[in-house]
Amino acid sequence: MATHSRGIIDRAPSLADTVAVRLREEIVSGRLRPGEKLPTEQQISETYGVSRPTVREAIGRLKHDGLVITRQGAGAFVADPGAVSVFRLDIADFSNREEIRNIVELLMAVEASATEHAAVRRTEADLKAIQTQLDAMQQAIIRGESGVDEDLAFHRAIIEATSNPFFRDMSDFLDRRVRNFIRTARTNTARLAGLTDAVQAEHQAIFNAIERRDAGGARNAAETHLKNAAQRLALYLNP
Amino acid sequence: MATHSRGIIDRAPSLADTVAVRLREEIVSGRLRPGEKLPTEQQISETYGVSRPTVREAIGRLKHDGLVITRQGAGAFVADPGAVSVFRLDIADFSNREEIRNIVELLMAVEASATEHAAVRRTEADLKAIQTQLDAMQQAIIRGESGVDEDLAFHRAIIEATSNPFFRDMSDFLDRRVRNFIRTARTNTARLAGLTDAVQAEHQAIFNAIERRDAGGARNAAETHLKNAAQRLALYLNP
DNA sequence: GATAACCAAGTTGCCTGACAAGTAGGAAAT
DNA sequence: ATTTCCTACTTGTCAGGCAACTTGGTTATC
Repeated sequence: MATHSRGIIDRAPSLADTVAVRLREEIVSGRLRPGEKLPTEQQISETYGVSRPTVREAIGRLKHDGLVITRQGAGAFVADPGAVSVFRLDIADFSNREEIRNIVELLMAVEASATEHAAVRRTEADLKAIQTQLDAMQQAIIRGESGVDEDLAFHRAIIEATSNPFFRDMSDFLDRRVRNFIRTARTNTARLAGLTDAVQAEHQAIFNAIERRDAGGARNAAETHLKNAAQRLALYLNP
Repeated sequence: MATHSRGIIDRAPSLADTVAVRLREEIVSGRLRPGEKLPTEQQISETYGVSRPTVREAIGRLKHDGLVITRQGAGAFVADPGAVSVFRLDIADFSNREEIRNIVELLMAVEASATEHAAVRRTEADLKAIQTQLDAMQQAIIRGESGVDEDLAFHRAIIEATSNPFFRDMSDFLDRRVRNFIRTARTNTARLAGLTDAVQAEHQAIFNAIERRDAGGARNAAETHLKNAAQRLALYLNP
């Protein structure tokens, strides 16, 4: 977790990045206590041998993440951990098997709960939107396509029905990330053939539970669907 | 969600902040497509009437959030959404009732799943650590204290047993945030008296399920505990 | 004419130096 | 002793400039 990768492409970290990382360490490690004043930009620039604008950029990052607060004329101070209002989910290397497993676990937790809430709170319009995507998926299967996009749209429609923006944004992010990985990881889509019917059956089960406002049923259906999806994902990784 | 607050204290946003927000809007709204090149720093500085360092700071934020990638000599480009590797959870105003409800929902989803996984994966050392915190909580009750810190430590010990850093970091953040809110929201701790025994019974139930490696039982126990906690939280909000 | 080497314009990364705006603590005046 | 004011310090912002790198066209070579 301490590793700070730049995503897919391993670009050389900028000076501001390295300074930001080291300052961040000072804070999370506790060497700089909450409320304590950071060294002045002048001092930091001297200790790290970089210019003040670079230091400003680094501190700007920490400020953006809510770790420090700056007051013009006074200085920069370590924020109270309880008051930090932003959380960063940093998926560094997607090649790491364990990291994928951890992410999928998180995705399952969020998506299963979201489905459960959707079953309770869905409006008629929500239900109709979900059914539309379900039908689109069916059409894609008939056309012999993989239906990855329709699959994603189906889940999005469900998530939308939770009317909880946190669930929406988060599973949006995780979904996109995982599916993007699948798309690039699998070399032949042929392996998917024959599985689509099973996927669709699981989708239907989820839909039915949401339709009859069965919270527990929706959660169970979503969980089995996700568990199966995780197994299918494992297939791509273990040929 | 579009609103971009600076946390608790409403400080005047810096120029870099406002530029960053507007550029972010250009991207998420889709006016700037993935892969597309952003205007040069020079052009941006002219359109917004700010200096180039300020623009650099703004772009640095977007880069930090994984929304754009810059290539020296080439320019700044909108990142592929599927490749964005960082997710920001931005809890703007904690005074908003609906926002709290949404956050608590997310916390419940994560923590219940984490407890379930902990039951399966816990080591003997994990179990011992959890029990230690359970005992500490008991001692706090005997001493007549609220035991908020011990409560937090108990949950942390469980989360630690999941050995999933994403669960750990996330519930760490949410826990701290919610509990911090409780701490500041309640005016009299007396209202808590008499409830601690009930809380401790729920804790015991969670512990027992984890001890016998009962995944479903652990989830159920955690869910009822969280549901009750949410109700107790509602008490603070609706006197 | 096709290919390769090269060059020049453009862009980001980083620096120095400077001034404005705001803060905090002590000095001076009451 | 209290209040006012001032000065040093710190962050916010700007201007200008050079180095490193990319890109596309131009030129030289075969």
